[in-house]
Amino acid sequence: MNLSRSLLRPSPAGGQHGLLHLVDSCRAAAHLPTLRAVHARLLLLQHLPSSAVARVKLIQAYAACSALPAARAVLTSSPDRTTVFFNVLLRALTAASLHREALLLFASMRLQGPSCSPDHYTYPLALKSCAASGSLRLGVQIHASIARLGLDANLFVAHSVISMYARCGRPNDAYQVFDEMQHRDVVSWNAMISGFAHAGLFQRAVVIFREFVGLQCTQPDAGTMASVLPAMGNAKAEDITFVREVFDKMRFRGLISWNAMLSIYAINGLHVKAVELFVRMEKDGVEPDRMTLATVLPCCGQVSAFSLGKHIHEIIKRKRMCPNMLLENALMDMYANCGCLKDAREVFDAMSLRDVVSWTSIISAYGVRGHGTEAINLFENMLGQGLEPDSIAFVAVLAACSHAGFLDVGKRYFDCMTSRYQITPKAEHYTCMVDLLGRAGCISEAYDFILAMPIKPNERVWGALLGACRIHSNMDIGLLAADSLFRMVPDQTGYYVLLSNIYARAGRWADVTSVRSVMASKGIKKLPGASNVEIGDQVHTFHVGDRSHPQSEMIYKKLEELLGRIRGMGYNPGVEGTLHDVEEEEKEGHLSVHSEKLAIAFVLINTSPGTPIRITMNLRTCSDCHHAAKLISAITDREIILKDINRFHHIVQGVCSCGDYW
DNA sequence: ATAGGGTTAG
Repeated sequence: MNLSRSLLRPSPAGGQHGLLHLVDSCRAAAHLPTLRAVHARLLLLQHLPSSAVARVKLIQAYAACSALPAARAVLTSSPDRTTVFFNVLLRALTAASLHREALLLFASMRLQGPSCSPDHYTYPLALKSCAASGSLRLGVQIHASIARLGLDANLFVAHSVISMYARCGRPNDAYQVFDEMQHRDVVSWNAMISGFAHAGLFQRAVVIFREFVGLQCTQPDAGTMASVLPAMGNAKAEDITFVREVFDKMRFRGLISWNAMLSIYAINGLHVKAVELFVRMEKDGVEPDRMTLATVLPCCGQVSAFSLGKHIHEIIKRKRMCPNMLLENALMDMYANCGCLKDAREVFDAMSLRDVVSWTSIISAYGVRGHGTEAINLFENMLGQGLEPDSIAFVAVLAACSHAGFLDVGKRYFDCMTSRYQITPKAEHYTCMVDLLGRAGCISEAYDFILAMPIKPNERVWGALLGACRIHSNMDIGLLAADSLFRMVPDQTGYYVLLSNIYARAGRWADVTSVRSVMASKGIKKLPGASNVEIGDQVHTFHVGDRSHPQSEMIYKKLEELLGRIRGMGYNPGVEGTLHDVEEEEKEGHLSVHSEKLAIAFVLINTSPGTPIRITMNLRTCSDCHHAAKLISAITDREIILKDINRFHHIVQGVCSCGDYW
């Protein structure tokens, strides 16, 4: 390394000035061996006793090399140490999140005499450690010292007091400090916004954010955007729009502001907005960093934006950002959700380090396709690596069991989650178990399971039971489930449709009609089924009986041809259909133009032989379309990857990964 | 030679 080479050179680099410069270079490069050599040289040349600056620089450089004991040793061996020495070491400790040690060091300053009294640099650091370790009592004491010394007029100090109170669970005390400030700058407001956000007072954070923007005395900055972000989970549409307006009006829009805005869209499920914003960011020539891409990739997966996802993968390769677990995990998630299990697996296999998130991601990718055995193998493999599965890892493996119908294995995992890993099951785990039991036909057991739950069953838990009742035509328990659901979510279309399907199968047409009229009186409409496919980077959407596409005529002709061919292979439209999503009124005519079928015909026309057909839809696919898709995959020799509302159907040569169990 | 607010997954 050239640092070492310049060390061997005599003067001028060997002189004190050159050596100090070298110390800074070691700090920047975090190169400990060279730093030790320079340190030795400084000692040899007797430069250190005379130069406090040199010793402060050494402390910083050792800290940058993560050699904190060495940094501390320099401080201890300096008889003429001053407050600055402590401040620099405190800074190193807080940066390394060693908050207890930082507070011990802070406490030791009192014993050092007046030259080492804490000052306006010291307090923010000490308070940061209080905030991080939740040391409210010490924080209050420090606040008292600050007030006694009159240091609360210093903005840096005041901001750290605000932050300390907010993060120690005292947002009102934080606000009082903020309120009593004589002068405020943008950081004062940011500290208060972030304070409310971290105390969980999201609405107050947004209100004070709006107040700040309304004052128009100071421009919001990247810190403002980042501060309001944690308050924006589950945000109101108008608040998101407001933040976007602020973002658009910012004079300097740095990377952090872009990332915060992207994140706000992402955490609110506005995946399309996030994707659009990212496209604009690229147009504006703003260079994305790891975080930008790790935020946008899951959005690509959610909306199956495969070409953008691949494009982002190219950016990652070009910028040589991997290996990086954050990005690799996000890439896997994107590929898996875009219907490319193979690419997801390639990313997983190429990783040099994997954490629980990586494993969970790949387990879930196999699980939602019905590849239960591989999902379980991966889960066991993860355990074999000594990784502790967490709550979400169990959701993935339980969901895998439920998609594959592995009743006993699923029960075993559910038991071991609590007994062996002491993880308290959440609603998601119960949903998996109800789904697993119910679809396996154990409807009463599933119902008893719900009744015995220690937490209040949510909508999804009852929804899983209702779905199982539809499959197994259990009207009694189905009604109980529907009753709970209608009280919880009176406006959710899907559950009315499920109930009416149950009645239809039992031939109770009067009840079907009454469910319909309830829906009509409440103004609830059936969500129209839609299928999306991507050709190039263009997304095409199809609805039932859609004739709006320019290629409509060709699509219908193709579909007719396909249906004619598969009819000879046992495809009998409408027979199975009524068993699942389709209502009795939907005759063969309707079924044959379901959006999935139109999408399949469209892709067949527009792509070369062998290209996989990837479809994303907003409902569960019906068994008629499922049957048709399997046969079409066989006669056209195409893979069909159908992503429906809760799983993937990966169809190869007439066989679906779901094993027709869904 | 030193300090404040801030974004990262399944």
